[in-house]
Amino acid sequence: MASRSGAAAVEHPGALLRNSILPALDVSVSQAAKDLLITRQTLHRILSGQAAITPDMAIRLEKFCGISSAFWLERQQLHERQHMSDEVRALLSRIPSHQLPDQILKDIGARYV
Amino acid sequence: MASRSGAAAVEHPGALLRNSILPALDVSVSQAAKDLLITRQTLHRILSGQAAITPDMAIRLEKFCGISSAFWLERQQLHERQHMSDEVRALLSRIPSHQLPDQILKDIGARYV
DNA sequence: CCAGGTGACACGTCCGGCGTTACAGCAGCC
DNA sequence: GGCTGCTGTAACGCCGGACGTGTCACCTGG
Repeated sequence: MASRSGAAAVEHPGALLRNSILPALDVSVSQAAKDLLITRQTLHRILSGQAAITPDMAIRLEKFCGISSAFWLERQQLHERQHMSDEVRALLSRIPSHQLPDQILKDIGARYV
Repeated sequence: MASRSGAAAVEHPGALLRNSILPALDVSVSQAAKDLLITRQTLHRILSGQAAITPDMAIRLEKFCGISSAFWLERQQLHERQHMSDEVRALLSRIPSHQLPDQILKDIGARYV
């Protein structure tokens, strides 16, 4: 596989919904769509990974099943970063790296890379 | 103010770039735009909060200043969630809450809300 | 047989990020 | 004074992605 380092590949967030959440709640796709106040097709796109978890959807899911919107969005972004396009990867090599003082990193509470 | 609970309001991620990162690196806006391989105007939109930190930009910023893309994206989403539209807020009250078994929550490693 | 849930596709709309171009202000420097 | 570079702001257009609507086919249970 083409993935890197240690982190295992993560399924798209929609798969989590379909395979774990909905069965656990015993809620059908159609019913979940009604609950979320979206169309069945929109939910289907999410479940199949054709559409991303938008901030809007994440908030709805938080209300729907109690899992925080932050979790859904982080999962979504993790997935997106793993599927970074080759074009972006090519760009990266042309972007210079600057060194930030440790004090600044501490101030903003950023993670090191 | 209209914000909720304990978390203090967070400035948009662009402000962090303008006020902390760029000065610390002693890099001008124009130069940073060149480094990031984007136009000065695009960077300006980000700095002024008119445009969001996209996954693409987050990855560039990670290469540029060493702050992880996850940090940038989390900041961005935090900001978006704080500025949730009233329409979405109104929708939430109409979305039913389902209770997820603790075992499922543990399995997926989700945060509780 | 028929109703409901489901997966899939096409079409159109809307919105947001981005590039391009253009203008104005302001510093510094010859 | 004129030139150059950095900056903020605005308007235009392109493009992709999310969403709704409509439609079709499949399957299963009553």
